[in-house]
Amino acid sequence: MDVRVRFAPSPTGALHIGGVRTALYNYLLARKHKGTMILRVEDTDQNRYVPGAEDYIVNSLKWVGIQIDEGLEPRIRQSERKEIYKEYVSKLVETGHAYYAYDTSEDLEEERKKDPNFQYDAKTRMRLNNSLAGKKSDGPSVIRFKTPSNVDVTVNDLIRGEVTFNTSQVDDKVLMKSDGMPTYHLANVVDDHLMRISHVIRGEEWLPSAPLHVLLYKAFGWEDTMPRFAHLPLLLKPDGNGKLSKRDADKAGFPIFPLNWQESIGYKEAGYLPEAIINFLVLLGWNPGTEQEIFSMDELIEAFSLERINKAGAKFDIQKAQWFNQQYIRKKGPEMVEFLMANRSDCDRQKAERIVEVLKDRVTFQKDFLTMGKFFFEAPTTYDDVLNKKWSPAADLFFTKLEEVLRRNPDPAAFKMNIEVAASETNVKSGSMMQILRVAITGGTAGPDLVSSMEILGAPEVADRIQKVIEYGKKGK
RNA sequence: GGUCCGUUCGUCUAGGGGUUAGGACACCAGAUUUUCAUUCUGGUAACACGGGUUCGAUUCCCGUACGGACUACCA
Repeated sequence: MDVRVRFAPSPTGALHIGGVRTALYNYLLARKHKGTMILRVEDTDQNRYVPGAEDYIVNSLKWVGIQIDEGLEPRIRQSERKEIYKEYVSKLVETGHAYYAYDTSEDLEEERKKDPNFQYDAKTRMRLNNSLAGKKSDGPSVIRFKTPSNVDVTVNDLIRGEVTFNTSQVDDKVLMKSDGMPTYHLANVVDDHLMRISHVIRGEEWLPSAPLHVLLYKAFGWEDTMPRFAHLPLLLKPDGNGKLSKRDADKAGFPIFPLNWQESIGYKEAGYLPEAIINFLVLLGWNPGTEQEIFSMDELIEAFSLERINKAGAKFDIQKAQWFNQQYIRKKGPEMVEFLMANRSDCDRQKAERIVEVLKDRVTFQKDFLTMGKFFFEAPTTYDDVLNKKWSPAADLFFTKLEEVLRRNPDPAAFKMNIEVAASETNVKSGSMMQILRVAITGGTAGPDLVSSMEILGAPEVADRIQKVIEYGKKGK
């Protein structure tokens, strides 16, 4: 059997990270079996449509490396397939599996107010339609599915096994809205059938409506070609409870995914590498059964299987995501050199390479090269307070000597020796001066190896910075 | 409320009728590093609870608790 899967987002906003994982699992299954990955835009809700969201989603998928085989060119949009759904739903009406209903949203609201457990079932079907019979010819109508009463429907889920629902819990869902657009249920089933989808891999939030979908396949007579279902465990909020949603974008420290979506910051802007996101995400709900943690996309395709997806929801742990990012930054030295050069016009390749070399084991995000490495380009303008605390006549003596030595012998390989020379000539312990030296060079107390940093800076620049600190020390004291 | 799904260290997870319950992130300690980070070594830390079944249950079954999803002319 050909594996044909689809990722079917609705363009109602940014693609969130859970959506990326769903797309990823679909993609991995498709590639693993040399199948087809289809993108289908489910834009049947006119009210929630957000211009630009569709391109955003497409770009996001591209950025993380999820390739689409069908549905990109030309784009498949459900809003452009209205006639198809109309045709199919009328078949359902003809065969008695669906019917026109004339009650308005307000009517239903009334009913729900009267009965909090209101359900649109066989009984309401009779009652409401009888009382509304007069409106039939002209008023707006929807088409509802005629749910068979009191039947057990079993959904065979690849992840959860057999899940059985009784139709007494399933109401007569709307299939076609009064604006002529299909609902998810109709469009989804019709499209999955028409596109010969083999596996429906989607979030667990769809499990409760899966029996409806099974019933729909039966009503259409498509039972034999019904796709296999796999309902994915949900991604949960990192802090407490609840599923991850697009609204979490607003919460500081937990941005949505990735490219700039209007005002919110995404993972890309936050400095995450696509490889790290994929690697982190794939392990949230799936594992290879080995202790391997770092995977390239090709390795994932090789290792992936639906059977090893687990059932329980996973909380998003930003610290682990950062760890993955760190791992990939280290692997991507050459790219980091390019990044640095692209962001600092005053940086040549040789310098960039050396900076990346000393910095790459200590950064988490690309942008850390810029912040941690700033002192390689700009002399500090302010100093950490330890400079004031530790400055002393001895320091004055030592640094004056060190500056002199450096001016005399600017050999970049001689820093270590020069420091010792200055120390012994002024009779101070070099160790006690190192922290002040660091502050003088970098402005702060933490950073990459000092000697390496000075080598990159060069003796003249280091001497200049020392001179500046001597003056500063004199003024400060 | 109802229906459905779930529950192994703080987090992601492996495992599975008899194990010292394994790994990773995080955390703590030591070593290395004239700083911080890295690296290395070590450590703390888990089978939700109650009943069965069984010689034996964390593993199988049933309940309970807790968590989650759904319950729209949204997807």
